[in-house]
Amino acid sequence: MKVDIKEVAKRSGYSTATVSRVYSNGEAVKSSTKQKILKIADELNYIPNPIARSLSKQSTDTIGVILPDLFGEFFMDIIHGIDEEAYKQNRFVIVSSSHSKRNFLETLVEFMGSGRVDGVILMASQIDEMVAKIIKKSKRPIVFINAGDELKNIVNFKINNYEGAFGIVEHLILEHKYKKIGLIKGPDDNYDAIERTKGYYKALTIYGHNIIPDLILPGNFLVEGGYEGFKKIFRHKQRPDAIFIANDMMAIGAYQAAEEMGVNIPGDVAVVGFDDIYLSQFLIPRITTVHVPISDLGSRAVNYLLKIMQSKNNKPYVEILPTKLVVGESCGCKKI
Amino acid sequence: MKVDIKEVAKRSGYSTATVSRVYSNGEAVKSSTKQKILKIADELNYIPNPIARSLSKQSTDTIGVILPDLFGEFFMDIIHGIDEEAYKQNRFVIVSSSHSKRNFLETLVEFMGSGRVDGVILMASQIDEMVAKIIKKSKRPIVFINAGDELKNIVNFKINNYEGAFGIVEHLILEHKYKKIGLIKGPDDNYDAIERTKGYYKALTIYGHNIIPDLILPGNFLVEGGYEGFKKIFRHKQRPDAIFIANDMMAIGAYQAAEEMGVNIPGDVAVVGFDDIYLSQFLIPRITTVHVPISDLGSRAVNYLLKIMQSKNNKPYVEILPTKLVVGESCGCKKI
DNA sequence: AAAAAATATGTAAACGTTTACATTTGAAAC
DNA sequence: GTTTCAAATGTAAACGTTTACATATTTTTT
Repeated sequence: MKVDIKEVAKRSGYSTATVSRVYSNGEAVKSSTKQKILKIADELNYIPNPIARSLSKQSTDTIGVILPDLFGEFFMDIIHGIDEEAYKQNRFVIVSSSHSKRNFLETLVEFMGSGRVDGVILMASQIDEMVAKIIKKSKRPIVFINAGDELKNIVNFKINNYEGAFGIVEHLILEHKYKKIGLIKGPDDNYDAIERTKGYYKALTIYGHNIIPDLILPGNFLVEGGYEGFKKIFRHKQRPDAIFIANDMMAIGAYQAAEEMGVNIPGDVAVVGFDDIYLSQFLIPRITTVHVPISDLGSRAVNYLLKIMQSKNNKPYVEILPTKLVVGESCGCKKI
Repeated sequence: MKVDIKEVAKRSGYSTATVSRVYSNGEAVKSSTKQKILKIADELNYIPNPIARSLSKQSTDTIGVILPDLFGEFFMDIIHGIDEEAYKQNRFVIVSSSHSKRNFLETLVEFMGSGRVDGVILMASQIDEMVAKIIKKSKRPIVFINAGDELKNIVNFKINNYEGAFGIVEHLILEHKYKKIGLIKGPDDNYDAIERTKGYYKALTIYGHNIIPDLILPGNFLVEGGYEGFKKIFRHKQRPDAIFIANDMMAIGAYQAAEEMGVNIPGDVAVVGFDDIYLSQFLIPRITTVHVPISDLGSRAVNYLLKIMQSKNNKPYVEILPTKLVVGESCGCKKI
């Protein structure tokens, strides 16, 4: 049997308005009537219809999340952080991965333009004018995660890749006095990767090291990339003392290559990574890497998004979360 | 400026009904009018409001997913599979983790009873009468993932833990002739764990091996659990030839313990795991384990859920997805 | 060319809430 | 016992669609 607010109103002898008020807290309704209505509602198994409510209030209690992919540890952590905060603030979360560029834009339009969600959290690899246009058109707030500098005047939460990379390379230089420090880069079109490369350059430069182009190899953030990169860098006449590998996945590949080649880490060469992924703690020797607060990124983004929605503030805002050096033994430090 | 269907209707000179028909495919509308309306709509930047549509059609294009947690590879894979299939079928996905028992029930009620979603996919550790009651009350379809046998007459997609465990232990017995095969179990209240233990017993029994209680240790599916379990099993006078560790996470712990103790795998003892998690491929020696099609579990559940929704069929149905033995070197097999 | 059938469009009532505004009720003040 | 004010409740118009049913238009059949 269908039971709606009218039914509850009729049976309880009150109007729909009063019943409605019972369910929207803070409204003036005598406590005795509230009890009566709640009792009837309970008997009838009445649950307010959120869709109708959304239509009337012009707001769903839902935020939309668009991620480039739903695969791997990184995105799991993001979602985890988002879910955690959304739950605390009583919001539902619709997640969607990009699947394809076309779908990505469609989803963005749907989320931004249609009222299915109250706000959007967006993480995307390619943010172009198309995206800019969609955002401009919409009045719904949007918070970016890890967006680059293509778009100005946005709200963006990101990781301090630059400082993180600088710091870990600095560690190699200051603590260990390595002279020839190689780099296995991430993809050239990846914002994180670019920033990490910049940090590497900066550290070398600031401490007066030469940049040796032969020791800088392309990579792809995948295990194989690290594997190939490590092999290649070792075939070169100028052997590096240390290698900064732009993420831990590639570092895993490098470990495999080292094992195969009989190269000892850190005896023959020091290796450091980036990301501090879950797997990292199981590498032997424990890899020295940079911890990035990914889950935080998600929860803070949600938190800020909800803040925007309340205050109707739409000022640009960028928050750059700090990273943290995690010292293992792969850099040459001793276990304590 | 607010632009709704009425605005488009007015400007185009047609009625709202015709405009609506343009957007609900399959309806009879002359192609010339369709063009005209679409043109106006485009100029006005009109996007049909999905909330209003949902209210009218009494169906959102959304499915709800409730998971016990949003952490770790397992759930990532599930979500991945769900998202993939939902995308193919043009559905949105609301995800929610349980957070707490109380919230779990609230979410379930909200999803099942209120019309926020059209159907639910539920994975939960504790499925009790409370859950049964909620489900009974609702007319919305629900598909379980990995539910135990507590509830009868449900739609349930699960992994064949029993066969998987049986198969891998059988491998140890038939291929390697191990006699004393130990077990590090999962949590006692975990359905998967229980099934895996059963498979282990079955294999030993069927091939006439004694069950040696001292070689059966409790575990918790966590790295430390495997670490502790391995150390303990080795302190015992009866050393096992081989150990079946109920999941790969614990196997990682066991590898660590072995390393510390100077125990060689598989030279001193063979080790096999379960799950074939992403990390597993990086263990040296490659671990022999059981692959479980987790992502499939998600996509099939969604697929079936949508099928139910169309056909209004609500027959109980259980699908048990097969696992697959992944042979590495940790069991004593040679690399090929 | 009229009748019949098929196609295209319009009218208006749902869908289930919220909420501005109006009204009633009850208590406090005089 | 009025008057005044606050608190509680009611009325009815949104919110933006879809769709059964009715009507108008076009095509096919005769």
